[in-house]
Amino acid sequence: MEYAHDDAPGRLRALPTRLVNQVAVIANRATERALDSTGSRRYHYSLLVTLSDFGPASQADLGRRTRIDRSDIVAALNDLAERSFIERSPDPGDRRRNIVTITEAGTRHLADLDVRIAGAQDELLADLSSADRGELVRLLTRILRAHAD
Amino acid sequence: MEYAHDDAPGRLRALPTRLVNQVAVIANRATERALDSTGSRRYHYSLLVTLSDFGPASQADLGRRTRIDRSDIVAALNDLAERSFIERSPDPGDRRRNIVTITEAGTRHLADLDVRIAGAQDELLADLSSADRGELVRLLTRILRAHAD
DNA sequence: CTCATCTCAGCAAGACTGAGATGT
DNA sequence: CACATCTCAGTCTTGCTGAGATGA
Repeated sequence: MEYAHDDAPGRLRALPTRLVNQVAVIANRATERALDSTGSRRYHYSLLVTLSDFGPASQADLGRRTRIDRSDIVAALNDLAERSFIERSPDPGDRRRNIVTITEAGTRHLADLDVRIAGAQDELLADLSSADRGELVRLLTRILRAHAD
Repeated sequence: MEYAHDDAPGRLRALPTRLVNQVAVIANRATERALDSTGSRRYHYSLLVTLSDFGPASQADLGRRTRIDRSDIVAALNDLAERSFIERSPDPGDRRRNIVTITEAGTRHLADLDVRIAGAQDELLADLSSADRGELVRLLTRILRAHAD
């Protein structure tokens, strides 16, 4: 006997918290597939984008902008530094801080990731018109704003 | 300096895969808070709902309906059995199978969980009109259907 | 002294894999 | 024999906590 998504009880089928979780799983799989063979993951992408758009930043700032935990920032930057996509240097104005800078190689890597990430969006939203895509982004953003601390 | 959700670079801010993940995190926190002090989690709720709506089922069937992995079903049913919310009995027609049945106590527990879970939906969607809530469910369901195997 | 920053070790939950025992 | 079911042990990732070292 075959079961698909709609074989769950109705109470579960329309539960927003559940739907959003299931869609997140699909989104993550699409993203993982897209980044496969790049050696990078979501965290690395978020950090490179942030460094590229805002310029050099401390690790604490990167954490606040990307919502990545301080501990995970350390590990992700270690990976990126090993591949020479970023550089850490001490902040002369505040010696507690590292100033993190994206390198030329990091910028090139990011260009590749950008294309792949865009592909993952298309894969996730394949069935939605562009109006529906906009609507989805609008609704999700509203929820996020409402729960922003 | 304060950072909120919108301090992320634009490239990240409107990324559907990312938005859906962040909303899922909020949804999970709301659900966890709602179920806190019940001794149950999402898994337990999904299983009890499924047993309540479809009647006694084998563990394999429960897995297919709820999309919970076979291994995790075992552990979750152990928890529920310990609290006498379900009973396992061998299937006389196919001795590989356990027939899982929800008990009276399980049904009462489920009634409590239902109220709490409904509260979590309201918390997640607090800022959305009921039209917007319907729209969100519609869009998420469309995505799910498109990616159903 | 308080607070911020960076780092490390480790935890918990969720999704999953492999393998064994049992039975169809 | 192939296949399904239940179980156990263990892995991997994500998000997080606690604590230490350093310095503002």
